[in-house]
Amino acid sequence: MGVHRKTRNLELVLDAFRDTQEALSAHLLMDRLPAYVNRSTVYRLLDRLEDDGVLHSFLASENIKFYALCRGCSQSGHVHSHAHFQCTSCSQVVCIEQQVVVPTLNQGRVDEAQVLLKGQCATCMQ
Amino acid sequence: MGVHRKTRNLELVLDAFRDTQEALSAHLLMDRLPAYVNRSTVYRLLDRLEDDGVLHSFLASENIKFYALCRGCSQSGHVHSHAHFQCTSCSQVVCIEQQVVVPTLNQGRVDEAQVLLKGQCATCMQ
DNA sequence: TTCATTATTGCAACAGAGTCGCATTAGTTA
DNA sequence: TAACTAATGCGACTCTGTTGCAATAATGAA
Repeated sequence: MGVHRKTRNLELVLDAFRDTQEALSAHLLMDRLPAYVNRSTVYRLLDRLEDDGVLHSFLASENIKFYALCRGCSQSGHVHSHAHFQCTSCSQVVCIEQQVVVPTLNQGRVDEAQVLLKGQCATCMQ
Repeated sequence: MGVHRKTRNLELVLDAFRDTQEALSAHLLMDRLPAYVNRSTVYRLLDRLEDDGVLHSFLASENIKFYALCRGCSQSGHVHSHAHFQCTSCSQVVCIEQQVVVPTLNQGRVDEAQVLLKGQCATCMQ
């Protein structure tokens, strides 16, 4: 997983992801980190953790990039065709374990499918 | 479709979409419009045309919002669970007519599925 | 433990997408 | 033709994310 010094910021970021089932944007993540953690550092850590296969990313509403821990992905064979669900009421984003059937095309080659389901989560439906 | 005065800018935007099979971002659209069309105006027209059900939008790579003409959508019953394909080489985005099977969840309600397929288009594969 | 190496960080400035308030312009209807 | 007001242009702004550079600190070797 590349060169990684065990820094306090790295631990804080990893802990934040381990502490939740949610996917987090850089902004949401920073809300959960101490204020002294620099914005650039957060973005750099997210980038690096994604490169290293620790996190995966995807786009949700409002053009915001979300990150979540990779669970059940090896570094060589990522399984990222799983869907993500975003609640249109509370904006919370979660990973859906269920795999998505990637459509094939007549032309071209499909390498990856990003599926974002939008609707209302159980909590907001009450 | 709301109040729409038939302005030159509106016609230019609609023509740009009619002239292509591609989906266009605001930026790509502006490249195809005369330079005198204001950036704010483009964004406002895209918003309005989406509200009116003339265009639909979705997110592609790099957090960029793309727009395409709605084909076969009524204003009341949009069918926007179709997929979009983006070529990772040339970045071109096209709509895939084929419908996507929207997964159901154990909890919550799914209203919409945004599916972005990424890979290489036929042209770039050669 | 100390030192040298260099990955990591903080800062500040920047870039790009998109929004907004407001005064001006120009379709539309009477 | 005139009045109404939607649409526009402008500029300033917000927000997400990036980058260059100097300072800091984790790590491995001595």
